[in-house]
Amino acid sequence: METLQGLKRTDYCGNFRKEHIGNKVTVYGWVQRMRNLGGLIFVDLRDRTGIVQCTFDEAENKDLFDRAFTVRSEFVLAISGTVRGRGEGAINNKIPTGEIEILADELRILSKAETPPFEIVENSDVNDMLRLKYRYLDLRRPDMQRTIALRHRISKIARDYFDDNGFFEIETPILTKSTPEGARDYLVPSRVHPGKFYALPQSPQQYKQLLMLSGFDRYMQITRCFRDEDLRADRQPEFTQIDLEMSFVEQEDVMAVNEGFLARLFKEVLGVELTLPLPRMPYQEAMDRFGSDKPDLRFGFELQNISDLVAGCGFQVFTGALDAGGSVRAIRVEGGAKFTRKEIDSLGEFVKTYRAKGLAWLKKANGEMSSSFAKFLDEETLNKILTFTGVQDGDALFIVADAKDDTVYASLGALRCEIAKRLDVIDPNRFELLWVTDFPLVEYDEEENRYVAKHHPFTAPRDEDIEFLESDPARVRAKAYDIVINGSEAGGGSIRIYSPELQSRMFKTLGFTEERAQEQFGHLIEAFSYGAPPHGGLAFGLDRLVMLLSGASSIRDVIAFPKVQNASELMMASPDVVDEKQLRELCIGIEKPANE
RNA sequence: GGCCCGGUAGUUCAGUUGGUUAGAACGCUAGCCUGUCACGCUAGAGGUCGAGGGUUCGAGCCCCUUCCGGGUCGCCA
Repeated sequence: METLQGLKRTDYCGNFRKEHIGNKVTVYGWVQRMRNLGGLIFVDLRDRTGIVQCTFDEAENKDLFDRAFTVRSEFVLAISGTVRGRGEGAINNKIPTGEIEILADELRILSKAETPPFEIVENSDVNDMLRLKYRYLDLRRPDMQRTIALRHRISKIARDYFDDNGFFEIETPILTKSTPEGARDYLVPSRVHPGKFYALPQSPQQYKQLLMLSGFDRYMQITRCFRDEDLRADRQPEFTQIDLEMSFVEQEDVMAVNEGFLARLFKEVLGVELTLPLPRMPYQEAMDRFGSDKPDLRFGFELQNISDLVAGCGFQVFTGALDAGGSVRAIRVEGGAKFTRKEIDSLGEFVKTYRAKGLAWLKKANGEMSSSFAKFLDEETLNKILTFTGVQDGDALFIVADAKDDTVYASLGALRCEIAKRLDVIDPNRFELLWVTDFPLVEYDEEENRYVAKHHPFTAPRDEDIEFLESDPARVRAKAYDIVINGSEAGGGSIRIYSPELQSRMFKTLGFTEERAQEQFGHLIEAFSYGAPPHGGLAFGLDRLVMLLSGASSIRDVIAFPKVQNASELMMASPDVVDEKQLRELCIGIEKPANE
C-alpha cells in the first residue's frame, strides 16, 4: 500500500472548473467507476463534493496506464496530474466538473477495496437491512452525504441564530435520574452504587428550568434524548432536540423568538420566505376541524360535526353513538366520487385501525347517489346533511360515529390525510406551519385512574383557568404550544410553573401525595423557593426538521447511525450481551423472561 | 402486546394451477476496444428460494412454527 507522503490535496474533487485548466493538482478520493476503452482509461474519482474524471493514456505513460488498469470500484486513490479542458463533444453536462479532466501523471493506490455488497450510487433502492448493516458504505452515497451535510447546516443555523439572540449553549448531564412520569427510561447501572441506576434523559427539562433559576436567562442546547418506547417512521429511541429555555417571558415571547429561527432556517436552507407571525390555532379548533393536534394545512377535507343533524334520526349507528355521549362527524371529499367500492372498503378497514367501528359513506356522481347509510334516514335528514356538508356532484362524504369523541377525531383525522395521499393532492414544495395552542393541561388516564399531565407536570395553566384546577381539571387549558409543519409535530414547549404553591396544587391534581412529590421532585420544589423567574421554553425535534427540509420519508435517512424497529443497531449489533464479570461488578443477575 | 406487508444470484426483481436443469437486468471476472462518462462488444462464474417442520409421487409456490426487516395501533409526560 502506498502513502500520502510528499502529497498535498489541491482541492476537493468536485471543485475543479475551466479556470483551473493548466494547473498541476493532486486529488484524493474513492473510485466511482473505471472505464477502460483500450489504451485509454477514465477513472471517476469521488469525494464528499462530487466527482472528477481522471484520464490515463497508454500512449503517454505505459507504466502508469498499466497501474490504472488494476484499479477497481471503491479503491482509495491519490492522483496527481494536470487539469485540462475536454474536447468539443467530450463535455459532460451532467456534472459540474464536466468541462475538465485531470490528465494523471502520478497514481497512488492508498487502499484496495472488496466489491461492495451494493453499488455506491444515488437513490439506490437497496433494502434497509443491508444498507444499515453496511452503513459506512451507505453513507458514501451522494444523497446521504447531502442529507448529513444539511443536518450539519441546520444545527449550525440554530447555534448561530440563538447565539445572535443572547442564548448560552450549556450542557446538561446524560447520566441523570429516572422520572416517574412519561416515557420509559433507559437505565444505566452504577458500579459504585450497587442496585442503583442512572437514567438517560428523556429531555433536559428539569435542568434547563434550574438554569433559569440560576440566572442564565437564555439557554439552548442541541442534545440527545432517550425514550425506551417503540419506534415509528419518524421516531427513534435516541433522537436529538434543539432545546431552549428563556426567563421573564410569556408564551408570545417564546413563540416570537422561535418563529424567527424557523424563518431564518427556511430562508437559508430552502429559500422559502415564511410570513410571520405564523398562524395560531387553539387545540380544540384543531381537533374539531382536522381531528388532530398536528393538522396538515396543505389540503382541506375538514371535519364537520353533524351530530345535531342526525340526533333522533332513527339510524342506530348514529343515535347510539350520540346517546353514549359521543359524536357523528363527516368529511366531504371533493372529487371523492371516483373512489371505487373496493377503495372505499379499504378506507373502512383503514379507520378500523383507529378503533372506529366502521365508515359510513355516500357518493354523488352524474346526479346519481349511492350510499351505505342513506336508506336508514328520512329524506329531510339526508338533505340537511347534504346541504350542511356542501356535497356537490362528484363528491364523496365519509362519516364516523362513535361513543368516544377521541375515536371520531383520530379516525377521521387520519382518514383525511390518507385520502389526500391517495388522491395525490399534496404539493411537496408547499410548507404550512402553525402554532397549536391552548392544549388541555391534563387528561384522564383510565388505566391509572387519575389525571396525568398532557405535556409535563411543570407546565403552567392559563391564568383564567387556574380556579378550576381542583374542581374541573379537564377544562383547564395550559400555556403550552406546539409548532406543526405539514402535519408533523416539529417542536413543542410551554410556559412553566414558577410558584411553589401552584406547583404543589398541580401535583395534587395529578394525584401525588405530598410525600411522593417531595421524594421525586423535592429538589425542584426547594429550588423554586429560592427565587424563580417566570420562564418558559421549547424544544424542536432536530431529526424531524431535517426530514421536513430534506424531504426524507424515514427518520433513519437523517441519522448517521440509526436503529431499526426493534431498537437494535445492525452494524455494531447492539444491544448485546456482556461479560459475566461486568455483570458481577454491577451486582446484576439476569433472569430469563417468563416465556422462555 | 395486536394488526398488515415483505424475505428467490452480490443487488433489484420475475417465477403460470404444485411438475423437466429456478430466469432477467445491473454488478462481478476474463478478453477485445483511444474520448468514454449508465462506454461498447464477446465469454464466464455466481442460488441452503430467510430457517425448521408438515402435506404431496413431486414444494420457490400449499399448511404450521420461527427468525429478520418495513408500516401501523397501543405506547411516546
